[in-house]
Amino acid sequence: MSVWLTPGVGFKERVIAAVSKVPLGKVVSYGQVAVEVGVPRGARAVGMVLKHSLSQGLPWWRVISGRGRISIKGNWEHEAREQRELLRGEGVEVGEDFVVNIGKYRYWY
DNA sequence: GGTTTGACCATAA
DNA sequence: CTTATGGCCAAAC
Repeated sequence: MSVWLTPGVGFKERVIAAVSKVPLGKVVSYGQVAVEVGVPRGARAVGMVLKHSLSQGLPWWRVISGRGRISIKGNWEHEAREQRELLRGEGVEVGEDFVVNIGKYRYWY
């Protein structure tokens, strides 16, 4: 259900709007958000928007990788732990290895 | 305004 | 199962 046309225009806002739609206790993948905003292969760009929009009241922690995993590489190990705790706080089961049963918690637009 | 970067993804080995 | 590689897109430098 996307009215999103005009690729490249307002991409950030479309991403923010899409992520804001994810209900509590549910998760989506970066790729899903990319499709939802009309850029099927822009998963990476989606992640960039989220990082830049941390303090925007956006439920960024409900966005994980397509395989239900929280990427833990480089410097964001701390962020990953925080994300795990936030999800658990919403009732989403997250393993110690940062793996989520995305098939069970995925939100479909 | 060209180059680098990055909360990704699919595929191959 | 894991790691490696290439592609992808928009934002940041």
